Amino acid sequence: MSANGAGTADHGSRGRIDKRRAIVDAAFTVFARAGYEQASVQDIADEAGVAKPTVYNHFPDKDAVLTAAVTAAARTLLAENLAVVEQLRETDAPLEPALRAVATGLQQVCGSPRAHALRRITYSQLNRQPELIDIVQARTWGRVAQALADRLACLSLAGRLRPLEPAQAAEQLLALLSAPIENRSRLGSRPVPAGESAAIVDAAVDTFLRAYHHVELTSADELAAPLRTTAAALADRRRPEGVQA
Amino acid sequence: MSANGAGTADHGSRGRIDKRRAIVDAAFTVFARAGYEQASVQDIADEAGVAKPTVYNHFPDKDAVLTAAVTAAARTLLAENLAVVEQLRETDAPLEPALRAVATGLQQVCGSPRAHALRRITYSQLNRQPELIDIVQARTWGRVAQALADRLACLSLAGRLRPLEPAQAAEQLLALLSAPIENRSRLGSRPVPAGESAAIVDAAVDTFLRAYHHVELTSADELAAPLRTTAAALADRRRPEGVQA
DNA sequence: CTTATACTGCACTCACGGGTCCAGATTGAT
DNA sequence: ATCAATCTGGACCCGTGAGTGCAGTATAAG
Repeated sequence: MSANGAGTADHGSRGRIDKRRAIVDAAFTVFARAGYEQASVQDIADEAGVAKPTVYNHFPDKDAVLTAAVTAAARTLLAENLAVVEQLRETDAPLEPALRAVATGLQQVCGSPRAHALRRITYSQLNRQPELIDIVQARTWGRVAQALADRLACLSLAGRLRPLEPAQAAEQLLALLSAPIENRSRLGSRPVPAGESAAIVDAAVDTFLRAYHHVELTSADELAAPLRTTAAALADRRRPEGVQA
Repeated sequence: MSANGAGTADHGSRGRIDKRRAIVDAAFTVFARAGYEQASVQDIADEAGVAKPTVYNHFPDKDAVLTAAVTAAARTLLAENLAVVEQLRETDAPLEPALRAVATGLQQVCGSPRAHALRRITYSQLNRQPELIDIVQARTWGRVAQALADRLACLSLAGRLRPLEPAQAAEQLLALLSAPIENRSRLGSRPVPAGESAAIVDAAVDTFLRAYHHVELTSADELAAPLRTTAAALADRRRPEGVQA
């Protein structure tokens, strides 16, 4: 496994590892800049400081280069996002500032050029390489939403958020953060002023807390069922959180 | 204006109008199916039941065909969306059902194959034709958000929603509706079960109303009911299933 | 130092598709 | 019926880029 993200069992061990890494990095840069079809393999080779046949010594074809580049980028993005979400582990901190910090971090990652490029590439390759979607989704939205859902479930159990469906709440918070940014930035083609970004974060956190902040009026027995649901879902997902061997 | 959406002042009046319309429709179909680069002009001509030179008699080049196709699709989508939002004009109807109806309609339009195709094409052409983004944004999100903001502002003034920033609230409602659908459908590459769609709508309306309803909700009943329905609908959500390397 | 493996630069083949030209058939208008 | 504009089918030119082959060179291991 190691760094061989693409389905290139044949070419996985071939060649020098530093060249391979250079090619993958360069490929994402070039694909992000020009799109898959407009980016020629020669462009990628130039960007990587490598000869074209070297590219074909590491990958069977252009598609495999794309898969490797996208997979690597998705992995990086996932790590960044998970690191941000983990900040919610400190359940002692005041809720609203903590949530705001996490929201700011998530929004910075989701609004980063790399994330936008990944989205764009994934969209444009929907028809050509449907498997890319699953790679990206699994490592980006799906996984992040899961991690966030876990944190929210804990906060709910701790009585700091009202009883909720963790996955749904996480999905909504992410939606409130990412969709407005996506549209303000013209799908990632122009930067969003820092002030606007902050306003979106504030609005998202505000709306989220209004909808999910713990309410004292509710009687305990009415909350029992959803609480049990929450607990079950939490227990269900607690295990795969760790890194695989 | 009129039917000449593209910047083809020269070719705008050339040729027979029915052929032109057939070409535009076919172009969107083919572009949606195969993507811009993979779709050949011959494919478009075949789909339209027309000879290739006829295409070039109506449009100067392939780019212009794309622009016309995208513009037409965006216009159609805008009309559908606006019609849905206008349902909120009846300020006498009970708020929550009305909002739910509008949300359902918006989500159907935003989740339609045509809308997904439009998003995909726009994303993939970000670098080649940046002007497409503005065309699509102006006729889709921007305009719909504006119309929705108008309605929400009226509802707020009428005391049926709390005081709010209209544009922001509209943006958030759209986010709650569209982002989850986009992700559940794998960016539009697979249909979303009707039950899930309905659950997303319910959750979005619920969250929106919790955040923006002007005063008293909520007996514990109202809190718990939507939770149970969505929990049932989400019961089959994808399992974590170990992450592959 | 030797050797195997990988990288380089270049030239090459080949398929594909954008865009054009032309001769002949069709069509709408007068 | 006649004419002009348009459509049709097919052939055609040409640029581009994926992928390969080869001869020579750098490089890590023994």
